[in-house]
Amino acid sequence: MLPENTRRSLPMALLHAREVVMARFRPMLAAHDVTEQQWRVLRVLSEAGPVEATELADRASVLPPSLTRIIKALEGRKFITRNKAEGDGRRVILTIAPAGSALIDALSPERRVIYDDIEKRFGHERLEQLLDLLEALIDGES
Amino acid sequence: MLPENTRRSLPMALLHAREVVMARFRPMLAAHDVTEQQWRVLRVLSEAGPVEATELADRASVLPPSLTRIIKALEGRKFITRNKAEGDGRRVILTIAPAGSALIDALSPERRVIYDDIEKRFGHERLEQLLDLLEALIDGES
DNA sequence: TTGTTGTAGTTAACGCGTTAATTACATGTG
DNA sequence: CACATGTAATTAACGCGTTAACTACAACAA
Repeated sequence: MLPENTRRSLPMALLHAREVVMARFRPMLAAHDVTEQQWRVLRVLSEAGPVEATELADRASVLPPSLTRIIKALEGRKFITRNKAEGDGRRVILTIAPAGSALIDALSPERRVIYDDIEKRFGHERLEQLLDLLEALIDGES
Repeated sequence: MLPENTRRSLPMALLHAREVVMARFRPMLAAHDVTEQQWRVLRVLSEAGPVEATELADRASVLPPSLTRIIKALEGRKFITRNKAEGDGRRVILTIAPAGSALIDALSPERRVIYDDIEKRFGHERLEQLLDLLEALIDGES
């Protein structure tokens, strides 16, 4: 069955929802001169430790060509370091650098405030439910 | 409370979910040489009738500068028509043209198949629940 | 060893996202 | 009317999304 209107279209609803949520975080990122995508990459590196480019792109939901550009920008600001994998000259290993960790730490309090506010307005229960459904959708379709 | 990992991050989950869903629709759109955004604009015009640019941008979740570019492309292919509003020379009224409606009709069967498949895999109940939560999130945050 | 196939990353081209600045027109105030 | 303020749309600049093509290296077979 087709969605009878654009509000009940799953792709549009997901897009719109992401938009209103990101509107809360964007000023914070802009104030520190990092783009959303750079921020996602940093967070994955912070959480996952040294990792290959392909896995990083996958986990940060960034396409390989974008990751190439993002790596250049982050490396230029010494937020990450880039090394070839020993034993395989094709692979690239990315590692978060002290400046990168420092940025993540610096933004944590502000992130917490924003996240708490969203959770308070939307409700803890519903947020968990939404995250569960999204996770299921992702796992089922990918 | 901060999300303990990127999978439970609401922005990332919304992004990733949209990604896996759109992966289903993208080949269809590419086969007809329309971008996702052009498609959203066409659908809103088809559903809402003649409408001002600002409202169109809002309903299609497209920013004004993007809409300007999209209008040029769609007008060039005679999918839509563009007219100044009488009584206010600033406003622009967009209307879907026969070729635009024809494209929407042509894609309907394929859309239905894809949408049905997603709904079958994910479950009708859960899909409705997810749409409700997304709608609530959008209304609550915007 | 040499040639083939496969894989990881990069580059290229084009359209969109985002913010800021600008243009064109409308509205309100003196 | 003249001027300031406000609003709709466009333009500009820069980074990302997307696909396709390309480079570099690895693995494998003859």
